[in-house]
Amino acid sequence: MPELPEVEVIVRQLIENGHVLENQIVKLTFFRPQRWLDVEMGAVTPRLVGRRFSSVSRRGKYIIFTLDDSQKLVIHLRMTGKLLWLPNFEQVNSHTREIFHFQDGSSLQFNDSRTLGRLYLLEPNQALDALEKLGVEPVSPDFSEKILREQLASCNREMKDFLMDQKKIAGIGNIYASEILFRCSIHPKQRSGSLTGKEIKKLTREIPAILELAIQNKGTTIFDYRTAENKTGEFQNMLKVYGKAGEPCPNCGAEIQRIIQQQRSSFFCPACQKM
DNA sequence: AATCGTTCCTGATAGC
DNA sequence: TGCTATCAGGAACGAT
Repeated sequence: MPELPEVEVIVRQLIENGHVLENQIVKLTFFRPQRWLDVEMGAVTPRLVGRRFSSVSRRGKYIIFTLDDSQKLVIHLRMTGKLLWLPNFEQVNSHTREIFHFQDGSSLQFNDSRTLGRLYLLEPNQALDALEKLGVEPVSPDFSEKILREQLASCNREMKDFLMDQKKIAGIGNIYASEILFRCSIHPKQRSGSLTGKEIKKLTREIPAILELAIQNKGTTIFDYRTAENKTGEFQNMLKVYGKAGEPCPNCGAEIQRIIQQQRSSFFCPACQKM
């Protein structure tokens, strides 16, 4: 499931590969667009064919392409979405949802087995509400102990729920929420308003540190995630608690527990992460 | 206003 | 073998 690090790796690869930006889009092919396309399909081709992507960036888990006429193409990969660059036009598999054919014969393919991912096409001055409401970027100079303390105090939610709220901090999902809390020795049910100053300091340090480390390791592949080069990440080999219920804690040897919070799995060490 | 529960969606897997 | 049930979770949405 692509979270901030996975989306960041994809965006960096799209920038670096030299084929996606400033390459003219000559054709689009759609598959089951009614499931995942947020705009009327008939409107997309006339607006995109002949255009070029001028830039691509990330905000939270959203991928944002700016076109040479200032339209924006926004993609959210949700659970199983992939964005793959190929040196040819060949459809990757039956889960390909859209192929952007470039003038040089290469293509960008939006692929998503479960069709939960979404694609938006915005007019030059059109805003996407969910994007506007995103909280602070955790891997940026905007992130600080002060802003984290303010966000924590703005509600009194369970910490796992707090970290997953995109309106508080953008980009953290189920995997990194568990990993962050483990490395900060905070129980996932600890209330956000009850953290000590020391715990807030630790979170301020660890949130960007873990996300950066995951970026350096090309993200976490459990099942579906692939980079833009269609390769797996490596950070799954460095996970301490996610998906490890019943295994010994790497710090103390106690058995890692799995609990359900907000209908999602949380993993933690009951000995290291006390309330 | 903030929070909570439900829904979408399909491949993998378990159980009979 | 083939069938059904369950699970995975990000975000939108309706309800509280």
